[in-house]
Amino acid sequence: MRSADGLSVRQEKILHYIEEFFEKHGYWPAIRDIQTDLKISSTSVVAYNLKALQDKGKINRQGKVSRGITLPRTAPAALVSFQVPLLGTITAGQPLPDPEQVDAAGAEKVDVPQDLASAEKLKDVYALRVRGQSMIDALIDDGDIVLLRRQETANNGDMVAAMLVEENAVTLKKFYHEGLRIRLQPANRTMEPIFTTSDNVRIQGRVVGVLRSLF
Amino acid sequence: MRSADGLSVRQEKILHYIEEFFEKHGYWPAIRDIQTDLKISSTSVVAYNLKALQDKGKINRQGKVSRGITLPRTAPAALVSFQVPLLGTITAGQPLPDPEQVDAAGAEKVDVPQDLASAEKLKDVYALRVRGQSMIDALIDDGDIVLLRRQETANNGDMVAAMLVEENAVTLKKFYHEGLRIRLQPANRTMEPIFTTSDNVRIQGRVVGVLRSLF
DNA sequence: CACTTGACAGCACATGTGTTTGCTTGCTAT
DNA sequence: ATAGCAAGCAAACACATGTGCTGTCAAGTG
Repeated sequence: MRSADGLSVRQEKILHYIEEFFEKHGYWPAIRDIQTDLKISSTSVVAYNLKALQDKGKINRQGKVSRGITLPRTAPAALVSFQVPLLGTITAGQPLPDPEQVDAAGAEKVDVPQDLASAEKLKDVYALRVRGQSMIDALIDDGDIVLLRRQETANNGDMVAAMLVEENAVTLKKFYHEGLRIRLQPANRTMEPIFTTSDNVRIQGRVVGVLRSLF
Repeated sequence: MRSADGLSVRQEKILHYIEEFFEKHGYWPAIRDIQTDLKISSTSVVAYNLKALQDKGKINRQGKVSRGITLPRTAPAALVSFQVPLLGTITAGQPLPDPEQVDAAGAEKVDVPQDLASAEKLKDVYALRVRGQSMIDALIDDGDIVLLRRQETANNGDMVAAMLVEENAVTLKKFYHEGLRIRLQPANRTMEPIFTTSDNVRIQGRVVGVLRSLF
């Protein structure tokens, strides 16, 4: 009996075992680990099936190296999830907390999926919890967590956290520099943009991601 | 010379080397790898310093096991990000792909932050990429990734992926059972709910999270 | 000065571990 | 039948790799 991707039952078991072994121990299994735990009679059978798995691209192997079996998708990129500091809350009526001021070491942390950002890009990234529905026109709801990258300038089209000096309010909008004025465009296209002058806008960061948990 | 956390220069180098080695190869270095690349004269020196690192809690070791050095934070720890299968795309006009049908092993995976879900809850969770802006009234934009938990019933107030049989369309709405009829309420309160009968609605899953990357 | 201690060197040894070689077994096509 | 082949088995082999001595050397200590 074979599964959809052409693996024998035994190969599926081995593949699953390798995965589980690494989860549990933090390092890869030796051929004899597989043999013993899967009650396979001989190491050569394991070797035989490992070769098959390798040919099918399910695993990577480092010849001659002990415990050199690795799984493609977990291999080079460490499985560790990234964390960024959760520095506080963002509300329409208040300026953002200054990232510099907050004791980053003591701050709460938020996991960030790798898909959302590479480690390199995570420098200077911090998170804020959204309070209230003032950002609803940016498709951001009460309780969402926004990921911001600290920067004071922005390119056209960037979604930014912008402080309107006169109004003393923070808002999340798409940023467009149009000659002398600045257009702040809601992400929701059915809503109207804000026009203002550039000295009335202070960019506090660029929005790089949004996380929403509905549990 | 010692650094702040009481490590000798050589120990720092070794620690850094272990980390780098794993990043690069996907498995842990052997003592002789460390010895050779760091140009240390003897394996015993490496062993000596590894023991020191272990005493200081900087590394974990599995005695007698080849390449059994692990770093605490990558090892068995729960910092590992969870992954759920990304089964396809959700569009207003089409029914969802059947989670059962899709070969889960071959599917693309998406990292899910721990904050969004515990491992226990991740059973039967899958992800879909949103195409188009038909879900905009649920505060979900084109390109977002929604996390769904497979289930066919829902409680009042749950955000669900509901299929409207007659219209042959899928939509993300809040679910309310009101006597004989069902109310599907957009998350955005400025928008109008849909009323329909219960036999016109087939729940395909509950929305448990949303990820949006603006990179 | 004798003595201790941390750090390093060199080397031998035991065993952990991947590989190879022959030898069955069961199945399929000729 | 018979050949061919995937899959499994057992044992032996050979190198990879962690460990355990035995020393050396410099810095401290009384």
